[in-house]
Amino acid sequence: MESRPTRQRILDAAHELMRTVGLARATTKEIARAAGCSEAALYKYFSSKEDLFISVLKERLPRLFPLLDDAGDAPGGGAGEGFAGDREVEECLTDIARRAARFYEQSFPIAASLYAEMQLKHRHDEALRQLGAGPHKPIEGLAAYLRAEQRRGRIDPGADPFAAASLLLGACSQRAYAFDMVPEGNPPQSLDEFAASVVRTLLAGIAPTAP
Amino acid sequence: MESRPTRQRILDAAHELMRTVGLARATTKEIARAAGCSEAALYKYFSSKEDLFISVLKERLPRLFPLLDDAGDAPGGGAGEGFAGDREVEECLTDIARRAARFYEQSFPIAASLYAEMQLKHRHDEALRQLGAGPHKPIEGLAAYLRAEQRRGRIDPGADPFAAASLLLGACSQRAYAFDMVPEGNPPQSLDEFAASVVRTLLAGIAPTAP
DNA sequence: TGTACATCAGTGAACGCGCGTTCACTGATGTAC
DNA sequence: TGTACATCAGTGAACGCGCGTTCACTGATGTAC
Repeated sequence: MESRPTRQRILDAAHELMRTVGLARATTKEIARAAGCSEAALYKYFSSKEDLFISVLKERLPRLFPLLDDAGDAPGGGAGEGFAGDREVEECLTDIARRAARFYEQSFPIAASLYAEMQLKHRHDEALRQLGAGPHKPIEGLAAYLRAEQRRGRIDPGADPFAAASLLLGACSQRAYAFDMVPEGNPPQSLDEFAASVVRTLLAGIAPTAP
Repeated sequence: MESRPTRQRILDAAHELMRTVGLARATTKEIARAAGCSEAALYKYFSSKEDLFISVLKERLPRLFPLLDDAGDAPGGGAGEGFAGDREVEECLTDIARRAARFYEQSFPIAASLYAEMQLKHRHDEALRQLGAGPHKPIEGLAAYLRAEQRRGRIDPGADPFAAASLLLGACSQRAYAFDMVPEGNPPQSLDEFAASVVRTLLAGIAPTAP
């Protein structure tokens, strides 16, 4: 019945426990029990509990940055080439906002819990740095996309792409934690409504139109 | 030389250790050492380690919501009365952004680490709920302020105040963690530059002005 | 003023529990001849 | 086909360490008479 390889079951179990009870209470005993194996088996696949956690972060947490590539940012240096240029900017940004919100929803609780183990966080930060990844990358990637759209005349030439990217992705990440303590723990809007409204607001601005 | 009351020194020490080594590694032994007292003394002032942590959260973490009151939102029901109406909206929002960014800088690392101890987080969430506080409150408070400005004609009547508040405070909170893994761990802009640029961008929008 | 007692902040040393980790082992599967 | 051996995934039971917590205690300060 349990046909999934043991290593995968261990990673799944650890991931699940990190989300539900938290990093600090995810013990080797509980992980082994949830994975349906002995504690000793953990050490056949991972050199230590810290190594197991690092592997969960590497192999189970989603990446956001490549998703932005799909949406318009060219990989490797010259940003702005080869994107799906026929789509409206608003549509494209809404898509990015939806994906970003989903990404933060999934990764935020576990990424946040690293603040409880700064040593582990630093090890993870180092790993991300060597991958060229990190929480600032999506902001920079989105800013690059916006600059490309500026060149095409579809974004105001006077706009600040970095500030705009900070606003949009900031809103998406904050959504992941700002509403999980209200009863039922859900945001007041659906993800689609949220994405559409923040993008519309970012595009139009909120200053009065005619003075 | 150490004239501060023991209880305060314990809270300071716990707070400091939670920030530097993380919640999970802030042991009673280390806290006592940093506070300059015995471990047993901790239990004269706090019934358990968890009680100590809850007290740090209650008595050492800053609150953001009241700061928004200063900036224009009226306390107690009818939002929008009695604010410093002579200040420009942009100036006012920039002030809010600065304060919010500072607030998240200080509180984010510790608040985030609660995700590693979900039991502790739930206890803290419950306490916040009874205080009428919580991470969604600043968003709602800022939205109320923006609605008040809409009534005064200083914000576009078609704007979505909740979306705008999500964008601005989202950007401020994301700044607190998105840049702490780059070498030196500092954001690319000063806090003042950051606040000014996001507010300017939010007010003006990024869509092209003349088609 | 001296004496006997009460109060109180804080301590040193120990306790037991739960944790991550290791060790010698087992039983199933594959392979050589 | 049978036999002897190698490999390999996984285990049960134990280990020692560090943790949060408690206990009987101390020494200083205050108070009654």
